[in-house]
This record gives sequence, structure tokens and C-alpha cells, in this order.
Amino acid sequence: MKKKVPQATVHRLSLYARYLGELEAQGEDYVSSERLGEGVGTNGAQVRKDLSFFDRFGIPGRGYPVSFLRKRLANILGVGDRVWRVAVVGAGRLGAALVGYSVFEKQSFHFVAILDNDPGKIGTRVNGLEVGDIRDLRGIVSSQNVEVAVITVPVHSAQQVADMLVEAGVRALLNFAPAKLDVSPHIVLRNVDLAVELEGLSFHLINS
Amino acid sequence: MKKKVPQATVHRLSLYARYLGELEAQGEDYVSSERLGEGVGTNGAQVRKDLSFFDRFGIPGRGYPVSFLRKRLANILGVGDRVWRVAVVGAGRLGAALVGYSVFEKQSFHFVAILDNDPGKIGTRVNGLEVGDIRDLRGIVSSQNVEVAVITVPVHSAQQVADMLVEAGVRALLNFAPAKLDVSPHIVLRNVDLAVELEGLSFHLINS
DNA sequence: CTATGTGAAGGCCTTCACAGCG
DNA sequence: CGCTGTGAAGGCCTTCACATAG
Repeated sequence: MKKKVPQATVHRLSLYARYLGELEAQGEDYVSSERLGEGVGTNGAQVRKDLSFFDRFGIPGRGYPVSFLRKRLANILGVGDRVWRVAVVGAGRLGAALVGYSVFEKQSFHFVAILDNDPGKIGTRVNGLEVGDIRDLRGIVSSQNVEVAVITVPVHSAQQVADMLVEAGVRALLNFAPAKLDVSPHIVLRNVDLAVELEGLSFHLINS
Repeated sequence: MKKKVPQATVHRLSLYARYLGELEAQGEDYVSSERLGEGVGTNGAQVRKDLSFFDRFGIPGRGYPVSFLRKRLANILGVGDRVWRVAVVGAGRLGAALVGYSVFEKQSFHFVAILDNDPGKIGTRVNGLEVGDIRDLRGIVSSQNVEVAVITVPVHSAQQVADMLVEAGVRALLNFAPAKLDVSPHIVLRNVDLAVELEGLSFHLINS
């Protein structure tokens, strides 16, 4: 319960929460920092340091109460009780895949809209959601209380879409377009860049 | 041209290469480290340090020759001349989306196979590729010279699929399943975990 | 006696600052 | 004189090691 939480710690928190869910399903009551670290690819010291940013969750000599810790981490991550309302912009293959991706709905992310600018797609259904017209973005964001948006449009329109979303009041963006988006610093922006990931693989294949 | 290249540097190298491509298309001949950094969201000092791991590419007083540097970075990343043959395992929505994702083919990643275990999918076509039977994985990997695989199967079969791929001779894995895969240390493994990304957004939304 | 919580140490990556090249 | 290349400094994150709690 101290200072600034490292980005890497936040990332691991998600992994801890997921692994704790598995342990919980297996009926485990307590888990040591060492085993929890093992389960997500790190070590006990790292686990203890990560958790120490928030609270004292453990019992010396025993370990961490699995179910309790999982719930606390879910709350810290903002996926405990509340649900985030998410819009997807770009109803191409990737956008459609994400809307149907069960991992998201199991967590507390609820897709409330999918938008596109292609008249051939508008009005069709994707996983039960009707594709809306991107020109209605502003109205949809406010009427549906969208707080998070996923951008899966082509790179040349990504910045424009980001601007529209921010203007409409969306506070967090998950961007799949291979573009550097410029947004106001109080907007939470995260990029998933598949080409960069593959090039990372490629680099390590060559240099080994 | 010194010591171990940081992971973060490899990541930025991809971004530099992409931005240089844009500059090249605009007909720019030279670019300063400062501008190149600006273009990918970092600064000139970082750019110079990153590049210094490999060679002296720049001309003091002038900057970096755009086209030359782009080509050299592409080669360093392993996407310059050669083509990587990629198989996708899991022909669900996400797998299908990735096979059709133009960003990959534009880079030097060529999808040569998509596999699934669902009889209802085997034999159908996804973006021109016929879905193969996962039981033929070993044969397909060797006959098609697959070096890189993308895993888009459900979490409960991800480890098994990874084992099969490694056993068959694949050297690099891009894993989209929310699972910690155990693979031999000489296999290049990279995880894209969409739930973790969303939880990262969620955390920062709550804590700000 | 076991396993947590945490200052301190260590290591890695980024930023600084400037010598030196063109 | 401008901008690169790079040692040195700084800052952030991980690992260590042990006092402490149960």
C-alpha cells in the first residue's frame, strides 16, 4: 500500500486473478506466493511485492486465501462488481471476432454496440448485435453509456475514429489499428499491435 | 553494436520501420532521431540508443537516410527479404479474422494452413484457405515448412496444441489463448492476452 | 518453524549531456 | 554548426534477504 503501481504489476494482477480462479475451481483454500508465481510464470518475491502495493492479503506461515484474494484483485482491477459498457468500431472480421469472444463477456466487459461506415454492413447482425452507423456514434455512446471502445478500423481512419470517440465521451480505447493515436493524456489508451508481435517473434527466431 | 538488445527496443524497431515506410511514401530522404521518435511516441535519445545496438546508420548533421534505414530495420527484424510460413490452429472467429488480416500478408508473414478439430469446419474455406484437420498437423507442418504458428483455440486445449506444434518442429508461437503455456526454452513464445489488456484499461479507469 | 511483508541491493532500461563527425 | 553516437547518471522494476507474524 505504497507508491505508484508499475504497469507490469497491473498486468500480472490479471494473471494472478485468473490463476486464482482456477485454484478456486479446484477447491484450493490457500496458496503460497511461490506457487502463485509459478502459476503465472514469475516467482514468489515478485508476487509478494506486487500485492504489497495494495494491502496485506496473506497469512504468514499459511499463504493467501484463494477465494478472498481473487475477489479483492478483481475489485482492484475494476472487474469485480461493476460492468463496463463497450462499443466496437469497425465491423470487419476482427471486430466481429472480438464481439463474439467469450473471454470478454466472462469478464465484466459487455458489448453494447458495434459500428461501421459500410452501408453493406450496417443493419446486419454480428453475434446478436445489430451493426450501427458510425455517423450515429455520438448518440449511441451517450444513450448507451459507453465508457470503453475497441478500435478495429483500417489504419487510415483510426485517428479520426479515436477523435470521435473521445469527443463523444469515451474514456478508454483499445486500439488494434497499427497507428500511433494522439489522444488527450487523461484518456486511457492501449495498443494491441499484431504486426509488431509477429515481428518480435521473427527477430528472436533470427537471433538465436 | 554492443550487448543484449532489450525487448522494448525490439518492439520499437517495428514501430520505427513502419513509420519510416510512411516517410518513404511521402518522399522524405532524411529524418532526424527527434522526428523519428516523435513519430512513434518516444524521443530522439531513445531512438539513437536503440539503433546503436546494431550499427551506425546516421549522418551527423543530417539524420538518417529514410529508405536505407527502413530496409536495414526490416532485415534486422527478419521481415526484409525472407517470408515466414505461418499456420493458424483454431478456425473460430478469431483464427479466421487473423488469416484474413491484411497487415500480416503485407509484412512477410504468409499463412499456409488453418487447422481445426471440428468436423463441421474441416473442409470449409476461410479466406481462400481450406480448413485442415488438426490430426494432420504434424504432416502439414513438415510438408508446408511451417516455422511460426498462431494459437486461437479455447484455453483448455491450448497447451496440448502447443505441445503438438513444438513436437512437429514449429519454432515460434503466437498464443491468443488466455493460458500460460509451458514450452521448451528455445521456442519463441509470445502471448496476446485480450482479457489482460482490457483489465489494464479498467484498472487505469478506476485509478484516475 | 513456515511463509509473508518489506527495506536494501542489484540490474535493466531510459534520459542526459556532450564529444566528435560531417 | 547540427545532429549523431555513446559513456555516465538517473529511475524504475525485480530480486534478495531477513525481521516479523501466525
